[in-house]
Amino acid sequence: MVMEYKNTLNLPATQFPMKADLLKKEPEIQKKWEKDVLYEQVRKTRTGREKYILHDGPPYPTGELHIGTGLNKILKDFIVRFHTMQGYDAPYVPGWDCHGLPIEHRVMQEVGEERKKLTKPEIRKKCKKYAEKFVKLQKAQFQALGIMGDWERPYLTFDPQYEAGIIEVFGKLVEKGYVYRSKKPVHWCPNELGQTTLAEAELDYREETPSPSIYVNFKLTDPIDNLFKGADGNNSHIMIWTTTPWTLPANVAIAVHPEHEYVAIRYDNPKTQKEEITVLADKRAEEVMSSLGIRNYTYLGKVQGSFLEGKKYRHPFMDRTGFIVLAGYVTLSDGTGCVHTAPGHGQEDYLTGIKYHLPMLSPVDEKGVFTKEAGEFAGLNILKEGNDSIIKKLETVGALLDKKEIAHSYPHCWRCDDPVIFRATEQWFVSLDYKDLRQRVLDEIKRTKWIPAWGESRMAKMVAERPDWCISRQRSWGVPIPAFHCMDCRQAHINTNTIDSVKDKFGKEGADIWFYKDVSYFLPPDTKCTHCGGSQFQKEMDIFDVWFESGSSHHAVLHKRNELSYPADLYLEGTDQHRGWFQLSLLPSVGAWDRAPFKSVLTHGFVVDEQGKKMSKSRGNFISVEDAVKEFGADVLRLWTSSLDYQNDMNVSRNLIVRCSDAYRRIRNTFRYLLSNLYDFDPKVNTVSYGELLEIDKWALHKTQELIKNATLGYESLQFHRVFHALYHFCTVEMSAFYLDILKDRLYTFAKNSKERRAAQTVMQYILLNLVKLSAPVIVHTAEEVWSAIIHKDEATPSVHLTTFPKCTSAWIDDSLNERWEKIINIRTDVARELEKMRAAKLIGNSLEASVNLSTENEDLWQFLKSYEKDLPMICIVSEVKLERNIAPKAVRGELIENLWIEGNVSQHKKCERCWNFRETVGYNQDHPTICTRCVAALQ
RNA sequence: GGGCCUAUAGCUCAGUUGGUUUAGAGCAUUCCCCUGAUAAGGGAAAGGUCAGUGGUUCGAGUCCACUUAGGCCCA
Repeated sequence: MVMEYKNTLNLPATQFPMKADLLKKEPEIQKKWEKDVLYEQVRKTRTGREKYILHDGPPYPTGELHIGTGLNKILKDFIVRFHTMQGYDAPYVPGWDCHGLPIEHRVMQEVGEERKKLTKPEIRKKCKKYAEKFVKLQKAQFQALGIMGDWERPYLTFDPQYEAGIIEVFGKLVEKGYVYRSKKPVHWCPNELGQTTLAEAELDYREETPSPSIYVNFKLTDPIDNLFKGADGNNSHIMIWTTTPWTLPANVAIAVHPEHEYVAIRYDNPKTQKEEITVLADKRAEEVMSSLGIRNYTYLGKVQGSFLEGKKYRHPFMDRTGFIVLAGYVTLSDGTGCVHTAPGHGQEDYLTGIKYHLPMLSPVDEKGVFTKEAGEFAGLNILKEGNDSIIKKLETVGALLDKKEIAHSYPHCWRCDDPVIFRATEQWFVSLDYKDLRQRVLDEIKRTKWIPAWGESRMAKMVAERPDWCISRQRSWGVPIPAFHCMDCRQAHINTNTIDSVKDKFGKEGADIWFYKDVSYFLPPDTKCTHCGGSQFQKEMDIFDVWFESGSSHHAVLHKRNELSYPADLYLEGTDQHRGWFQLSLLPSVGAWDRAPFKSVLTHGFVVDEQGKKMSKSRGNFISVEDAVKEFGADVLRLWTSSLDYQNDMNVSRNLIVRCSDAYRRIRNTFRYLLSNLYDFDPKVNTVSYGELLEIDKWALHKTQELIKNATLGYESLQFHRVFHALYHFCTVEMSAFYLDILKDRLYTFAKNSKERRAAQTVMQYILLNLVKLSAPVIVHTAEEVWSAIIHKDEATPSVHLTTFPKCTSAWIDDSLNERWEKIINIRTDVARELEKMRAAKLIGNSLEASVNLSTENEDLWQFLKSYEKDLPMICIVSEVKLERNIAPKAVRGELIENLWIEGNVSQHKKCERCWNFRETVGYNQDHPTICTRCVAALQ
């Protein structure tokens, strides 16, 4: 008998599985998208619509994808998909930064010892193969994440067309006059096999490398007695300390810290037996004097370093005067606080040199031998006899105070293991101050929208303080700088004609051609040197800084591809790119086209582990995209990504993602429940009009409007965690715990075609359609799976990703209704607390076993309760709610509703076998003695 | 060492221009219920000196300074 009545219920039914099985299902869905050419279909449906361009920053195709890189792509995908569903034409062209040292370096490591014998074209071939391999691998992983974009035609910086684009940007900068050639110190390997510059990554810092350590006095030629009392006469010095005596011939300045304090000291020089005065940092004085073995000395006063600026001194052995400069990098951890400065031999010295317009001397040739410029030391190998000769010379002229040998960390060449040197060589630069470029870039920074806003000041400060951009590199894997050198006078030969001719050849044949063809292939035969009239030329062998390549994407991609446009609406990368891609796209774009390549720039934080520590392979907390997708599935990963406030750093661990899979299940089950109750609902036939809905149904529609509003606002403001919380809260709190729970009785026990049941289904159908669209940009696969499970759709498209976002129906927003229901929910919560007490007392199990009495002295509340008298049992999911004017002695005061008194009782009625409510009417009908009259009616 | 940023319950987030007696949600935890969403669903409870210290103010999670921890970029 019981089973019989159960069969008369309208229980949920669906094929939509509870278990997601994402690992199996996602690839199937992706395959279908690929087969249906979904990306192209989306493009077609958006043809002619307003464009929204998110320009992809290209990752290096090296190794497996870091979860942070995946996260970046997922965030981009949210934005592209949201704008697409808002009706924009939002094409997304992913890219890869295929050239550059990171790749060359890895390839060389793989090759091993053989690398020394490889020619440039051979190296390039291997690099290309490597890059291609990882582009393919990474592409597959991005696609596995469900990123939508033009994966058939991504942009690759080694495509001939792209390479031509780089040359065009360069040509424009040359034409406008920003490009110049000058010397700059670089790490140089003087080994016979090497004789090349080395990048930071190619240096091997060896601890305990022995070096000479010398203290040297430089004789001051400007008086200092106005600063230090008693430091008169012509016997004053300034003392430096260095471990590279060979750089002293290039000394042109001595740097002191502007804020540290400096003292003058009078002492007897133990070497010369003469009384001398010397200047050094106060905090170093005692230690230096004791290490020099000088016990008797007197202080002649103390001044801030800034007062020393400009004081001249005589070089101890070169025919030259230098002067004191200020530099913030001077430290007091060792030395004398006065730093020997040779702009041709050090990075910091170089920057100081630029600041003070110091000459950049580098009297060292490519083999590490002093040149003529070094005077009497010419011909000596700097690291061998060079150092010794200079020390000896210093001793002879009485400038040497002490010499020792120390062991410290010193860079060595990763290939030949020899110590490297710092040596100035000719490089190519983009000037920042020519034609006010720096200021114009700063103006563009101001015009750009930075999210978060502090990005603007960070960027502006970096641009304001940066030196000219050195765009040349002495490497193999990159785009050659299209310049020529006259073999007679060594001058560079470069103009728009030669650049154009090279550009055409690169565009057709790729930049590799530079390494295969003779110079005559690129230059017209009658070309003459503009300096000396010479007609013999050599090709430039330097390549572009890889940042110049990716920084040209605004031209090589945005300008060149029809579906895109310049400037982009948005660039979105990690905060490290303020110095990287953002800045180095901005410079050429403003230089060449007088405006920023982006209208707005959004940055996200970095991925750190559960403890907030940096993620790295060596720490063992590294997570790759591949691992994460294989373990959790893309949609869980995407949902998790959406839940984070990405502007801060993001904590990642397996543990934390696991927690998010619970949220995924919850949302999935909400979909499943909605689907399972709509199996017999045809909107065309069964829809109930708004006016005929129950009030709680109207409440649900009101809440859905709030959801649409909040989710859309979250997407628009790019705060996806707000979208996540809105969706999740809606599914759990509003739907699962309240509306859907209450609806069960109506859905299951009312007659199939009753207005009440159809009303509930009308609302559920509406919620389902809206929920699936609002969540589609995040859980792309699940939304698609749900879409295909929906029997009656409001848009006849095969994919949810071809639909548009829902809009609010303002007629369904009813704030006073919502207010009333907030009160009702509070009443319900107060009642639930009483029911819980009854459960604890073992009086009831199921809440339908209870009958509740409500009473109040408050007239407003009484009227309010009266107006909902009929609905209260349904709302509280109890069998009976009785309103009493008198407060029963055992009634308990409500916690959320003032003046509400609640008394829970065990229902005295019989349980209806069909709807499980305890009703007085059970047994009224003799044909159905075990069910209530409502159920009897439902059976008719 | 310098510039920029972050810091609210175990986790993910709210907290409107400083102002309503006990700082809010959800998840996780613990306990309970249901067995007609069932490897589901419902309820209740517990959980925070808002990183720390000092200051401004009638009043500070909210403003200021410093400290600590961490991140990004430099050096």
